[in-house]
Amino acid sequence: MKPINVFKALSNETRLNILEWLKEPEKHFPKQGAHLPKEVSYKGGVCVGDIQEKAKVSQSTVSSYLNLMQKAGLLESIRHGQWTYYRRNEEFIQQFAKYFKTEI
Amino acid sequence: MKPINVFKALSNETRLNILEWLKEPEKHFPKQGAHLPKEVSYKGGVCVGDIQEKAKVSQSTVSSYLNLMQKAGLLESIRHGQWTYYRRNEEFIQQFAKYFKTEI
DNA sequence: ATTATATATCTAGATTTCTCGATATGTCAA
DNA sequence: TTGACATATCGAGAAATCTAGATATATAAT
Repeated sequence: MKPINVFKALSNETRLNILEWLKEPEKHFPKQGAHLPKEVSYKGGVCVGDIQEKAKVSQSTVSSYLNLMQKAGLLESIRHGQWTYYRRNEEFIQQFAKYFKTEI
Repeated sequence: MKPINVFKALSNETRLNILEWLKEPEKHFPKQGAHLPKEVSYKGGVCVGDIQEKAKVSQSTVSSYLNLMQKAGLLESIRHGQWTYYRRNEEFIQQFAKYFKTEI
């Protein structure tokens, strides 16, 4: 775990928003693509296209943002057919919160 | 409180080190300048020159780093004569840790 | 007043990050 | 296999950050 990379990942308004949106996907991504039944989809995360639409940045930008956040540890992804679903890595995030409280 | 600015302040190895050193100033700045009696000095923080020496960056760099961290809320400073002493703003840092745990 | 010391501010080149459009890859449907 | 769609990767210009040296400002000592 490299704290610097986590802080860098969080040093951007759009990425910070994405992380917060993914706390409540049902709330922030109501018209989820019909690719999967809601339960499955939410459990597995939100697909790139839906995140892009809400974030209002280009497809390539959102893709690299998500990749960067995943490398930092904040997100994890699952591929389902042609879609990639991203969701929060809650375990890592809580672990990092603890690190912050005790080490920073 | 602007979280982005806090994350940006923490997105640098040197600044992160400084924040950690200031958790235990006696440990990391043993040969404190003789400007003030130890108790006073530690309570008030560590002077810029001592931090610079340990961080091994230029005087202007460390000065702007400290200023940036202060603006973000992480540090506070007190001037004593020709010296400026920087110390952690523990209240802010704890508050931010709580924000991280609940909002991020 | 002058000099010395500590810190802050200014300026600028090097590096990194941001962000896009273009293109490549992977998957599904016909 | 071909075409359509979702996502990933590439390449590049714009913007921000990094960091140093030079200079300015503030305080202290003589």
